[in-house]
Amino acid sequence: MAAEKHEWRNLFTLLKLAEMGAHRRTAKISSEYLARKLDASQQTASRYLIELDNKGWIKRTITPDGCLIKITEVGLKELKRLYSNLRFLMEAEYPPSITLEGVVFTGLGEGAYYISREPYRKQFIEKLGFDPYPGTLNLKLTTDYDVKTRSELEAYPAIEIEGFKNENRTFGPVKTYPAIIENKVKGALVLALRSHYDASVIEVIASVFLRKHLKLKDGHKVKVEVLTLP
Amino acid sequence: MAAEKHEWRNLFTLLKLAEMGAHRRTAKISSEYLARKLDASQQTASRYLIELDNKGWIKRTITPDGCLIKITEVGLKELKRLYSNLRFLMEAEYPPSITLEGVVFTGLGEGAYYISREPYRKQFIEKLGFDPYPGTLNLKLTTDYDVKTRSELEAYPAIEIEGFKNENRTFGPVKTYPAIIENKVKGALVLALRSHYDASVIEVIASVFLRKHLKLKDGHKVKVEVLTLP
DNA sequence: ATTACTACTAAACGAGTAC
DNA sequence: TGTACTCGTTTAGTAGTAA
Repeated sequence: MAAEKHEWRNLFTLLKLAEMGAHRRTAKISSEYLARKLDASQQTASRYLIELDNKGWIKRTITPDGCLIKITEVGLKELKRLYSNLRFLMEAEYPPSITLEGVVFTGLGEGAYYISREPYRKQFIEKLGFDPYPGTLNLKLTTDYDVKTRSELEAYPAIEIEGFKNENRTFGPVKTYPAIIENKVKGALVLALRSHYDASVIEVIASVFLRKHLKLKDGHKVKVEVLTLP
Repeated sequence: MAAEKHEWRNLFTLLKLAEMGAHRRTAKISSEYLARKLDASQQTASRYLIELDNKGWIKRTITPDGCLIKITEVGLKELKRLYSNLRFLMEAEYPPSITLEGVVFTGLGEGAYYISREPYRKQFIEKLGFDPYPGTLNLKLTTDYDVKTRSELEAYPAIEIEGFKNENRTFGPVKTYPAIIENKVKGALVLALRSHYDASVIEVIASVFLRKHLKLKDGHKVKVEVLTLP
């Protein structure tokens, strides 16, 4: 994420300069004055200004009694990025994603049956954007943290798959969340597909056969990054 | 402004933690994981976490496979402060204040006459909040920068003092801006009180006799921080 | 007044490693 | 796996000062 080391020090300096109006107009700011604002020495402030100038974040004109400083478009963009980052964080109701970790185990094989029911499958394709491999990867959550996280997740807005009934029985509604498995495969977390398992179990689907694709065996730890919806 | 040195490094770390959702919920974040996000070593990330913990910005629970981290109310407040700072900067149309510098000179002494006209005086008290000393401090702007800044200022919203007429003549409207003179005295900048002087001259008023109060003599440099209106 | 160089000091970093 | 200590190395910070 951070393009360069200590970019944030530059960002912070830029923020201070903006507080002096340098994002809107050319402001006369001496390195000594900036130094006081930064709680650093004049020399350090001077170095920072040189750094910012070299990065192209500010435009400097040195005069006998101070620098005329204006934050460039590039610099302003950096500040705006920080701003929208913060705005997103402070105003979003939920974190952008939460991560669950569980251990692979073999279920009763019913996953395939449910996943491949046509009314479900059609909705998976429509609402999740992929045609699910007929089968689920069962993960047993091993820590209190993961179980707690899973239960918090239930309060988050989900992609709702509607239930249906055929001549024989009723299939309940299902809550799904887009997810990334092992930082590699796009798929989805499926909650309450069946009630066989308790709150310490999650089921994951994807367009591929996850066990094979990720070379998973029973007992392997798997990380699932669940994406919450805006 | 900065309460402590390098507080911004802590702030930045806090921001990264928030990006992992730690501002809304307890998140499991290993120092190694944080280190990657910060582009630093695991040891450094660990140190940062200890610092944040000591500051009371986060609550940490160390478990065998990672830290459970939640940003505290105190930490969240810091992030919010940064956020509102930025919001103010990015969304305000004008910088909060701009600084002019000029050299004291003696005018024709008409300032006193204008300032003490009762309809003006009444409005100064009402709109600026002080009873002006009958006289103005004349400042000659010496650099191009200051002249340019002064002219930019004219576009900013001002406190408008209405003109009036008496039996003899007409007194024009006047634009004033609250100002702080030499970082010490609250007063106001007065533009276009008369047309005698060109754009390189400003006039300053205050409730006190500025020349005496600040021990000013002709030729002294004076700094005027002009406060722009929200 | 300024800026910013050089030379030095202080602090932060991270490799190795204990737990 | 984790965290976090020590300690040698690197980097940042500042005093003095020239321009």
